[in-house]
Amino acid sequence: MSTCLSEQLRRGDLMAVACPSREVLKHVTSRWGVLVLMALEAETLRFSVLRRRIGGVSERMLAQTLQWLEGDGLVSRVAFQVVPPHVEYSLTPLGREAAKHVRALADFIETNMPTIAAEWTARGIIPTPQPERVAAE
Amino acid sequence: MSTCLSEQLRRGDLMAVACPSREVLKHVTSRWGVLVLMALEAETLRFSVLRRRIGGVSERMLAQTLQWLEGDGLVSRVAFQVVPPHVEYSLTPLGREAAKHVRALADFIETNMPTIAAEWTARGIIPTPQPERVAAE
DNA sequence: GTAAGTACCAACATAAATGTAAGTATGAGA
DNA sequence: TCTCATACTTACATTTATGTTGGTACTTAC
Repeated sequence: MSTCLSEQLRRGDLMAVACPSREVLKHVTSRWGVLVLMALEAETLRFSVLRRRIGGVSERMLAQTLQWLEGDGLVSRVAFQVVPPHVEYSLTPLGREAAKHVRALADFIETNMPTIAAEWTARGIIPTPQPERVAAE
Repeated sequence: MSTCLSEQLRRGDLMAVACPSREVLKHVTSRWGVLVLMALEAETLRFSVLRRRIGGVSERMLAQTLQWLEGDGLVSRVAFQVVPPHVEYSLTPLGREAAKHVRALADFIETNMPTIAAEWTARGIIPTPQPERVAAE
């Protein structure tokens, strides 16, 4: 009854408390992780372009998220030694796989948003009461 | 160039800063949301059983997560008026769809965990340095 | 000469998520 | 009688996630 990978050998088990796979899930499903994967699935992008594409990310968080995903081997970073700096981010094969799943989920949500919104109003739930703080320009 | 649903009509756009679909994504991809959906995809479960099945959730968070998902119309709650309390949680058709995508992602992560772990060690990344606080019994 | 763009990092501050402990009502079983 | 189990909730404490600001080094455009 193995619960999780013990020596970098077995597959992860997300239901297990201490399984490192939960760390990966955290990166991938983090607030910006999902959006980064989706954006990079479409095309290779530079840092600042990526930032403009994803509404509301701060530089700090985008950098952080990219580092997580790079560390997990989902994103690859290529820096050109020029001035001003030029860095391109893209998905690794593994990242492309991850992105497929993430996008499927995102598509599902976007598509069914009207249904869910109706559910909310039916239950008297107010969506995002506070206009949600927006990252400064 | 519609960016998001304006009057509960259009599909959501996760790239847009203020789109309510981001709220749904937050619920579904929350730390416990993913695991709840997966657990309920397999079978209808009572609160306490569900809690035992998902390693590390606190009662508070499980209740919270279930309420989010119920509010989004992904989970249905059936309470039997008996003592001690007996409440069954299951997925709605919409929830079952969501769960499929979530499970696909989870499967991907669990399967490729060895690869990712190798990537970590190659980069000198220490997975979950602190043994990660565990919810008390 | 001056402002702007690039891809960040570090220090600091705050908001959000999550955990802990205690409480509720009641019936069953020891 | 006493404890346990159930499905929660509330108040409080803490951790984690995220945002803000300012700086870097250099070049091109104005």
